Amino acid sequence: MNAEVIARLEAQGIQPSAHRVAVAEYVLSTDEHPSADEVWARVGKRLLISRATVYNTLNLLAEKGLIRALDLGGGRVVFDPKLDRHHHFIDEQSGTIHDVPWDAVRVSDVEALRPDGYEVHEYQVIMRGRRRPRSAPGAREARRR
Amino acid sequence: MNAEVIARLEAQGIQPSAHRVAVAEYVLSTDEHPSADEVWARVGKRLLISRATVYNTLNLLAEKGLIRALDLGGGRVVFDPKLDRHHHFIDEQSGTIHDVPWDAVRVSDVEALRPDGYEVHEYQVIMRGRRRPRSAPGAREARRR
DNA sequence: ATCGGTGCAAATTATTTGCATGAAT
DNA sequence: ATTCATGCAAATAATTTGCACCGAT
Repeated sequence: MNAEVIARLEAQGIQPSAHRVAVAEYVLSTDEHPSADEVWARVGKRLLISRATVYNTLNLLAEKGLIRALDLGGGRVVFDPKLDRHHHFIDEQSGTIHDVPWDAVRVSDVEALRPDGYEVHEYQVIMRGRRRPRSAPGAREARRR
Repeated sequence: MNAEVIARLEAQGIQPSAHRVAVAEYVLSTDEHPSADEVWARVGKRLLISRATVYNTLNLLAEKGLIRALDLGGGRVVFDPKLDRHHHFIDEQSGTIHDVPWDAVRVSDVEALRPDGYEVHEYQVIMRGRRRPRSAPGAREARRR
């Protein structure tokens, strides 16, 4: 139910209006890494809501630390309710973004490789790839390489 | 000289017009990771050139593999003449992008951490941070580690 | 005459902002 | 009344596209 969502909004001093709750309910529970426009399309099915309100609400949630705004390229910002550190894998064909557990990767001594005079605030591995060509029964495909 | 630049363009079947050579001369030799608009500002100082031509030329160079188009976030695409694999460090205040040598980082078994059914085409570590707060004049600090 | 390259303006897409309305206090 | 949230339209910003022009074959 949205009782918990409302509680989380209020905990950050955000007034839980119907629109905000609708946006938060979706974006706090998805693992689809939706863009603002995708959130609008989704939430707009059940509620009259303008893009501006969606953008404003998402930015507000991100400001308050309830979600993270990610710019992984592709010319759009996506939103992620997972607050713990993790890496990302991007399907180059569909644009789908998958989470990759933080401890699946070991990056050697980040401090040693940063440019001199700088301190690292955050880092992540971004992987791009495609769905592995699966040989479907009967379907024959032109394999590349 | 631009003789070498012209040769490289021709090697890819690109007609070395004055405009294209001007753009290529700059973008092939910089390590500033300029955006299209920055290239336009720079090249436009010596030559009358439209944004469209700059965009078209950069896209052409990227298509032909002479440069790489990077979308590291920040809502703009930047161009990089370094074709070998490397990582990036982004200064969060200035937006400046630094290259980080590929072998400075060791990422453990990328194949093992990719989502199932996918193959990794490329990956890199993206770091964000800021210039290290410089201690007040006179104060010494321990560097290195 | 033809063709590729260019400038310019218009179109697109993602996002932000200004403003007037409207609900809740 | 005052405040805060919202819808809508206009404003930005980055980038692409359509088209007419122009110089070299």
